[in-house]
Amino acid sequence: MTSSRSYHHGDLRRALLDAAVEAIAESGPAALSLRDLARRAGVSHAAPAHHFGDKAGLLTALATQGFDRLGEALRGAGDDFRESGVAYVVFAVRHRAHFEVMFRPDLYRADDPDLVAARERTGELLRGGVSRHTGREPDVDALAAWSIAHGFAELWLAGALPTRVGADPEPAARAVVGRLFS
Amino acid sequence: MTSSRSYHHGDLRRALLDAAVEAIAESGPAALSLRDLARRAGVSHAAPAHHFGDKAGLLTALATQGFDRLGEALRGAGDDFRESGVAYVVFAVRHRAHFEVMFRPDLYRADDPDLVAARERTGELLRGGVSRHTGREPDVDALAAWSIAHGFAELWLAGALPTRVGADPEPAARAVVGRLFS
DNA sequence: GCGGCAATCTTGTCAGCGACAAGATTGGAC
DNA sequence: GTCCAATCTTGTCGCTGACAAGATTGCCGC
Repeated sequence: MTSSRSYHHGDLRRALLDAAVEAIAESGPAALSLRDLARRAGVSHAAPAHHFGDKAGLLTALATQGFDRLGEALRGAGDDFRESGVAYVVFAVRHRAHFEVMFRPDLYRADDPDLVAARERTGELLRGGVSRHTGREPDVDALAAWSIAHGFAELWLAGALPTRVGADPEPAARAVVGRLFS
Repeated sequence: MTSSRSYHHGDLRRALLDAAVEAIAESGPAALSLRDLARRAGVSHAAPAHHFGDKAGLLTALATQGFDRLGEALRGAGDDFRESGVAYVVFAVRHRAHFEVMFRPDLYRADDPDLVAARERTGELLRGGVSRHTGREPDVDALAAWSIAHGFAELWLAGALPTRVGADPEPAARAVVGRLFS
């Protein structure tokens, strides 16, 4: 990172994305402001426009990054179906900001080539991992597995779950996801 | 409905909520503007403030309405577990605007008394309906059922599902939800 | 009927935001 | 060493949410 008083920031694009993650984690994607990100990064209010065009452009980049990182997390979970589901939930909770943007296509440009590619890669991974596990009707099985992991993650993030589920999502996620194909 | 040129609107609160549903269905909750709603209802830009205080107040009312209507939809589905899940998904798709607000507590006041009451009522209904169906470990079963229906609905609304699932969510939802406890 | 009151709606204003335009600064290619 | 393109700044505009103050009207008691 270069000196803070230099005219050129050095790595503003990354700094803005990091600041966006921080801001979204604090107040949700709805309250995100480009000018606030610029302040956090110590640049002028118009600097973000050069790297992302507009707000949707920044969120497109964030969603793309999210799909890529979700892919890594799923690969790290191995072939086991249940662990993939748990990894999906853990990713959503640990990378809340990314996750909250990824599945709100009204916030970004869903037809952006880079984003489409990242989403396809991770989607294929998701579908393949499940249909490899069970023999018959892979489509419905994959959809069911994706749905249950995604639903649990969304409900957890929304704070909709009863408090007795506990503070750690992982054991609850393992139990819930395990109910499939049992 | 009173004459459009009268000083008092007559039923502005309802008109604004209806307009909000329309606007959110068109462009998502992020693009919602109180001034746009006022224009749609034919009143001045400051009129909404009297009924809802601020934007969060309006969305709180919309979410409350949504939880109540989801409760009605679930009651209409009867005691059958699978049909409850399908009804949940159908509600999400048919009342997209309400659903999209209900599970985004960062958009409204989640501690509002009326909202909390409506959410509790529907939540109890959701949990009770499922644990009545299966005998053992009702908590995990209820959570799994809620998760799979909620996840499928969210993925459908986000446009994340492969196109071959089809244009009608109901048969796909029935198949996916049916995978639980099978 | 009618006086007054409270609910409802209007006009006016302010700061913050996203987007755009035009200019300043700088690193690097040649 | 010069020039160019990438990067960042300053300035501006219309839109938005929120607040303040005033206008209109339905309604209740008498």
